[in-house]
Amino acid sequence: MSDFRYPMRLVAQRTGLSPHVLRAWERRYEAVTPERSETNRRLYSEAEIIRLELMARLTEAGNSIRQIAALSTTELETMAGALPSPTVTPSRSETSSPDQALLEEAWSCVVDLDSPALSKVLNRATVSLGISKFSADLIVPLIERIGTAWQSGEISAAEEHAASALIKEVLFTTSRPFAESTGAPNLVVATPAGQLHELGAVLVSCTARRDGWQVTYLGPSLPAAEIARAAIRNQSLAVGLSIVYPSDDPQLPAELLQLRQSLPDEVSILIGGRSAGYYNETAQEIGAKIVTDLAVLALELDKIRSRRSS
Amino acid sequence: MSDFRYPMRLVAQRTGLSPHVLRAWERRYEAVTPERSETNRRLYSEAEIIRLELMARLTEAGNSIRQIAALSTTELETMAGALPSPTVTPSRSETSSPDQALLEEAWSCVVDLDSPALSKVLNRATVSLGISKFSADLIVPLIERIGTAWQSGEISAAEEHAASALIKEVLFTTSRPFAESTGAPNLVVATPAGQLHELGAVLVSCTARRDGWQVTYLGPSLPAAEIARAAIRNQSLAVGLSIVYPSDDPQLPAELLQLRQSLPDEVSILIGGRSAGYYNETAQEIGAKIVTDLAVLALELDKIRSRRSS
DNA sequence: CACTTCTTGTCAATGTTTTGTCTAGATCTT
DNA sequence: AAGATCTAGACAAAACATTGACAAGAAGTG
Repeated sequence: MSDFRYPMRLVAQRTGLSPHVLRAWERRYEAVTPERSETNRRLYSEAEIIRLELMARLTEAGNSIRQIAALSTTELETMAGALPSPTVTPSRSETSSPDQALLEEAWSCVVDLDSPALSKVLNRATVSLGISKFSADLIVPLIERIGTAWQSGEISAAEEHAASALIKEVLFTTSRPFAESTGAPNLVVATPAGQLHELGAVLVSCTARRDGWQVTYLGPSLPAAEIARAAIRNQSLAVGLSIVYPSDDPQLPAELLQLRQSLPDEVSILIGGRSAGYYNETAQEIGAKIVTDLAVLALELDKIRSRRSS
Repeated sequence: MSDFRYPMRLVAQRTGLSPHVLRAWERRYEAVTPERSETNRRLYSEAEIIRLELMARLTEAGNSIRQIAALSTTELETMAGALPSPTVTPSRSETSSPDQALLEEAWSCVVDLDSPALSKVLNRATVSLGISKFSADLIVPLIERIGTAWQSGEISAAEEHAASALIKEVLFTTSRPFAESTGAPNLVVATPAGQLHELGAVLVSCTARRDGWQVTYLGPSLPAAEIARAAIRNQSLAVGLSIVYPSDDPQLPAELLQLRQSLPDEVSILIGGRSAGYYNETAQEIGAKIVTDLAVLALELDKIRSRRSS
């Protein structure tokens, strides 16, 4: 279970509620009670964010916050499930670590090469977890597991290919409704030349889309010059890269440097992926930000956007 | 059953009745008698909302509220049952635009590296053309054009990557609703080792899905042994391959032969793609069917399915 | 037909509660 | 230094409630 805590700004962005409202709900109804940092800043847990998302949706639907705020999260969930579309919530006993169970279930589909079954598991997970938890708590670990299992020979190309293709499809499908934003800032997403694993880049795309970005997705293994060209052509505010494997590519630093040179100074570079840390020096050199987690990515994107729009 | 009580605003929203009317009905006829909060706000139960919804529909249909209000909820239900169910009027669009214009529009987005615009064009096309015309008359020529333009250097990697990724996404998204079929015959789709262009394979997948097949999509460049393993594992009736470029790969015939050998005899092999014809001899040798177009593909798939199910 | 009477949605006036937003000054972050 | 976030208090717009009334149409009556 991720015990990462999130600051105000990110919560406001994810819930669509203004900081003022967040504070008011807390003060007046104790809707949530976030931890505090040593310097008294609010630190929200994942669970609290989910709770706030639910309350935001329910008030949107006409409920009064005053009443809603007293309810437990599970009550909120059943209410929210009943309102928009009669989505039948499968009676599941949670708190036994549902994510872990889902991960195991998905994994067994992967090793069985059973794409249809995997498709069902993932679809079920998107509705039961919500898209952001789905990405962070199921897809990310699943991708990591696939990666290590492939390198160790535990699974081979067919399993890896089939699972990757399906995960890609599901991710794109779930973020598609957000893709139509007009006038949104543009983000170019790609994988540098030599990096063949595109799933990290897909995750970046989907996160950015959900956060209201217009994403130009270029896919895997693209030379720096091409990435830069796409960014300039689209007047992008930022470029997102994913680096997974190999983690010691001698070419990669040169690629990154060239990217920085080919790009206007005001275009930010974000680097994610499991092996991003191995290129830390180069990243610092070119002023790129290394993001370790999807929530941090959302935060950085938000920073970039607000910096430019002001 | 939830015993939560809902505020006025939500009830007005759900029933379509104004707060004024809601109060009037209560005051004059005691149509419902909601609880009150400590501060005298009305709190409606789920049952009362349902009752109000019924009365709203019945008055809409010409009944007088005065009569209606005295009736029990079950009586209201039987009355409402006789009413015509609310049907949505499918406002049909007019004449379809020429495909050629759409193709040109899409193409200009490709060369402009404008993914968001391309996304819009393609989405528009899916609804105006219908999915099958969309695939056959827009996507197929567009893919061909991208292929030739890339080989001739007219566009370069960024354009090709961006367009491919987006087309892939749109195709998968549009065929996703068909993906859930259970008990359907399985088809493994891939591209043989060395074949990096996967769009043809994606088209095959989507066509098959719409035809009611359960597709295991493996993606590009997979060795024959892996493809065969996936087909056996899924008890597939057929394997679909796409061969686009290169058209003179000396390895490919060997790959195809190995695939045939690794596969049970009753599994059919279908080969599509622009360069499929160049490997005609090998195809005949292994009893593979070369499909030249999506309609033929659908036909062959039907043949295979009926042969096996009988 | 003309004339009441009834129905029924809507509104106004007035008071209370709810809720989003803002101000101001201090503290923290970048 | 500029921008975020914090607390605490205040404000104002919306939402809700009650009572009483109006007007247009339906319905009943002589």
